[in-house]
Amino acid sequence: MKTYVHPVMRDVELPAVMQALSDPCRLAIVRQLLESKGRALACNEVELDVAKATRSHHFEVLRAAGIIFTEMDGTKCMTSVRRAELDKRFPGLLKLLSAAK
Amino acid sequence: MKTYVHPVMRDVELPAVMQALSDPCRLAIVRQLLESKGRALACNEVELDVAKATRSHHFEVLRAAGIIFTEMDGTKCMTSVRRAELDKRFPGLLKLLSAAK
DNA sequence: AAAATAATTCGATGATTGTCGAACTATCCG
DNA sequence: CGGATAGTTCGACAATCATCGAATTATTTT
Repeated sequence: MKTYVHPVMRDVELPAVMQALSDPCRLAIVRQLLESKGRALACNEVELDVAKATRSHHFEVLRAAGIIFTEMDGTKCMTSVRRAELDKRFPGLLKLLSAAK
Repeated sequence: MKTYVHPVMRDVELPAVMQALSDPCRLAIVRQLLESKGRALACNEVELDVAKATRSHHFEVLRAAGIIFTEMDGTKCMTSVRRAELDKRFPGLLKLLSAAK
């Protein structure tokens, strides 16, 4: 079974976070996760108009940037936003994203 | 004399803003401008470790993203952060950037 | 008028990125 | 067991990007 690597939040840098969030697809992912109120979603459950491989890629970028946390559960990869940690490290960031427009 | 084009804030999109701020050089520019407390700085006055052409490029990107406002004054290009407008469009964004780490 | 200053524009180059189909792996279910 | 499901990995490809030196423009200063 695959295990995912997540950076320690202390090592997460703002430019990398910005970079990860600069893609509309990825922003959409994070927003949908935020809307699900803490319940983890399978990659599959997130509505997204790209091929499977691309989808996987975007999740990987968000993961490497420290924004999401992923855990295998059977064949599904359940993922959620690292809400508390991010709020502490970058106060206001998630609120900014939630305020969709 | 050169005149600069600035997007209307209504048309400024979050992914583009994030993209602009995902480069360490540009983040440094914005932070220095924010520190100057509203006083406009010449491009030249901003401390930055890149060639002249690159510097010019980064200012252009920030301008196109709606983050800074530039105005020619003699040979200098005085620039400042579009603070009030940005605070209104993306509340919390600038605060996030100021909280340097 | 000439030199100095401030910044833009123009290629060019190498690196990174988003996208995809195809092949692959691992788990679940009938 | 054997198919279906959920994701990952691997090239490949086109597009975008950061960077630079050199040439250019416009203003200020001497």
